[in-house]
Amino acid sequence: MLTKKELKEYCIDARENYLAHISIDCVVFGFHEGTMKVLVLQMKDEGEWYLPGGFVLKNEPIEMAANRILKERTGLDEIFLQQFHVFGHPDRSKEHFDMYKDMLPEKENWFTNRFLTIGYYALVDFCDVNPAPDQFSTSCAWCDLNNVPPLKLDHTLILKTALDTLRVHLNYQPIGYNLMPGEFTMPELQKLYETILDKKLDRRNFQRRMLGFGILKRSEQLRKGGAHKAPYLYSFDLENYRAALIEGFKGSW
Amino acid sequence: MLTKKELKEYCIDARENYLAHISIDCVVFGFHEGTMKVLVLQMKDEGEWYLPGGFVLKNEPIEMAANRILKERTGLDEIFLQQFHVFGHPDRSKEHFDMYKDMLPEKENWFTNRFLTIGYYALVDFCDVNPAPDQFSTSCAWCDLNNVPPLKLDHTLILKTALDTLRVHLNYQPIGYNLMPGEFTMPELQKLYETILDKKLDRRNFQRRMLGFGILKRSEQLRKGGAHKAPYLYSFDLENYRAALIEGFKGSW
DNA sequence: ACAAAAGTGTTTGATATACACCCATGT
DNA sequence: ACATGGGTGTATATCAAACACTTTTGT
Repeated sequence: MLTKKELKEYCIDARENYLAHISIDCVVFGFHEGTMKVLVLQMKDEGEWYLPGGFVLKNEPIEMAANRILKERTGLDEIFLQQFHVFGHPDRSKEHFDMYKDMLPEKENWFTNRFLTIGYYALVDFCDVNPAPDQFSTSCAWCDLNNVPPLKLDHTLILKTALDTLRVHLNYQPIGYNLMPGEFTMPELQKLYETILDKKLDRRNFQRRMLGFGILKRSEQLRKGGAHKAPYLYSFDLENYRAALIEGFKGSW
Repeated sequence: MLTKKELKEYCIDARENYLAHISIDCVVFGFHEGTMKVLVLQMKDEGEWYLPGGFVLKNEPIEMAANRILKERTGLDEIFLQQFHVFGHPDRSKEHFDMYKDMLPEKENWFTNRFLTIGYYALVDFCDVNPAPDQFSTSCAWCDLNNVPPLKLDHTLILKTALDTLRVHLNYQPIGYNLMPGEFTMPELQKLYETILDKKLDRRNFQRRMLGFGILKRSEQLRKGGAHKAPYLYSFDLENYRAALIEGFKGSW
């Protein structure tokens, strides 16, 4: 826990450098060994969990702020980020960092301000991430998506909204390039879809549809070493992938 | 144009009551006589056009702020509102109200602040709206969607983004209840879809698909008076409509 | 009677679903 | 040899697109 002196310094610094009343919270999705993971932080002392987040510098574009925040938590540059919602109910900050609530008079205390938070979700390659805690947390770690502890504030809602948005996006955007390693097998990719959607898909139909999108390249190589028949390795065709990101998949009408 | 005194009063009032650095801009869509309309305001003196917008009271939920702002411009309560994006580049406010830029020192001037703006789009029944200007505008009026003048700031981008979002939503949500009068004919509803999508649709396929959604009730009545064969009148089945809003239409996977 | 708008229906192709068969590999 | 996972193929249903015919109404 921060001392009163540290808190005071933080608040002065924050007021000087950050936009008031605005924060950013990120839901970082990773995929590893067949399960979806989310990056969470654990608070000092209290031990409560929360999503990686931060503030926007006074002259910084918000996308850049989200990138900066995530670079600090993951070590990664150029993360795939998608803004998905602003959470702006005044009550949402009520219990925010309440452990620091009484340490400073309200006028000086950055954390008793009201904050609107801009939600971003990020898709990253699990293996590339080096989780690093921030100054309020003891640890930053991956957590199984279907086993997330209760989160501080409205972070549980933010996570749920991010996941819902991701599921919708799945229907008209290619997803996977940012979550999968460079090479992967079709069953591995299917597992990704299955964990995001939380339901089983038909192996053969999945493959036909996926190939139909035209965003995959099949390698000559096979994934050797596993038991059973060796599956083909695929990678994304970046040109078509990017085009599909812009165009979208279907959309009927 | 506001006098220096008026401006000063406005700024003091704003700083006291509104959250700093946050604004709301609304794209209000209406539908009338076969064309889409957007609500725009015209600035005093300069004559430039911009979207209806405003700020968030210090203890007000953002949805409520959007509703309040639109109530002032349209006279309507309970508007269908959809948050769609935050525009947060620092340069976006550069030319904001620059006519007022030099009238007050920067520290006192609310309008030289940087603002992130939360974009909402609204769908309203054209006939219910009573357009009312705000204190910076001489007029508030409907404008043909395919004939919108250049807008101040990034409002042209905001409008375009709203329209793109609406088009996407069309694919997995029912749209129409908020834009159409209580009773309407199938060709009228089709015209709405055609103007939003900016393309012609097949009469017969449109009808089949629309009815397939199960959100329409056909009245016994016909629309009399027009030339040619009298079309049936329809209204939305609110129960199914709301269910479809939550469920969404398809979504494959 | 006829032009124009509206209601209804059919044919066709594409896409999704459900399922069956074969192949490769480690035990 | 066999269980398991993976590659490939086919029949069927469902849905979208294209198109034709009939009905009503005002002139």
